[in-house]
Amino acid sequence: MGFVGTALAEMTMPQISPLAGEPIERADAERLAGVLKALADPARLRLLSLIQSAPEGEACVCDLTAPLGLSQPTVSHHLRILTEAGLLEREKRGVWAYYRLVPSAIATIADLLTPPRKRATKKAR
Amino acid sequence: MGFVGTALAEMTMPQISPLAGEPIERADAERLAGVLKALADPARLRLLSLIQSAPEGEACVCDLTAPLGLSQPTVSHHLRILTEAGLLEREKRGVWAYYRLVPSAIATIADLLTPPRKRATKKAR
DNA sequence: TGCTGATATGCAGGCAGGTCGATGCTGTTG
DNA sequence: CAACAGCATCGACCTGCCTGCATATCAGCA
Repeated sequence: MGFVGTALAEMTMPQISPLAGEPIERADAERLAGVLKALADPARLRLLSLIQSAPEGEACVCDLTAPLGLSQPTVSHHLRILTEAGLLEREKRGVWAYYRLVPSAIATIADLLTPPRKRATKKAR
Repeated sequence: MGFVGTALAEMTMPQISPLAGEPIERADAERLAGVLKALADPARLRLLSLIQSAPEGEACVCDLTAPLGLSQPTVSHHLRILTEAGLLEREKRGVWAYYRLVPSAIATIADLLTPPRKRATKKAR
C-alpha cells in the first residue's frame, strides 16, 4: 500500500457509505482502509491531538518531537503520512514547517463510518 | 496487535475525545489506535459491510469466504480480530459460527474521532 | 560566501501483520 | 460409531511499517 496519497479527498463526499446499505466495493474498501491506516497509530493520533490543541491550531516539527519522545526524522515521517492521507496540511514559513489539521477531514472519516442516515433506514430490509 | 481485547469497551464513553481539547495520553492513543488498526484493512471493512448487509444482519464464515476471495483460515483470522476489537460478536449455532455487528460499536469510534465541537448529537435523535 | 539551525530523505534493522496450506476440534448425519 | 462438514489454530512465508542514524536540503545570517 502506501498509495494513500490524496485518498481522503477522493472519497470525501461520495456515497460509498462503508457500513451502509450494500457491501462496499473493493476499491472503496482499500481507500478507506488507507486513510484509517494513517490514523491507526499511537504516535500519529497524538500528533493530530497535539497540533489541534496547539496555540494557533498549528505546530512545527520542533514543537512535536519532545512531547512525542520520538526522533525528529521519525516525527517528520509520521507528519508526512498524515499529510498524504489528507489529514494535515503543511505550510513552510521560513525555516519552519507548520502543520495544521485539514478542516473536517477527520469528520469526513467519522461520517463515512457512521451509518449514513440512521434514523431512517436501519430497519427494513 | 494482540492486546486489543475489549479495547473499544474500555474507552467507550470516556472523555478522552482524541481530537478534542487537550492532547491525549499515550495509553488512550494506543487503545484508539488498536481499534482503528482493526478497521484499517480492506478485507475487514468488507467483512463488516457484508455482515451488516446480510439477510438477518448476520453471516457465517462459509458465506463470507467466496465474496471476499480469501481462504477460510484467513477469513476466520480477520473475524477474530474484529471480534477482539469489540466490533463483532460471535454466536455458535450448530456447526456454524454466526457473526454480527456489535450495535453502535462503530458509531462509538466515529464519535471518538468526531471532535471539535459539534459533538452534538451523540447520535440518537 | 560560508556557517548554523530546521526539516526532509535514504538506508537498514527488527518486528508486526496478512495469507495460505495442513491440521485439530466439534457437532451433524448416516 | 464412522464419515463428514464448518471453524479455529498452527507454522511458515513475505511484505509492510516503525524507528533511529547518517546525510542531504534549504533558509536565514554573519
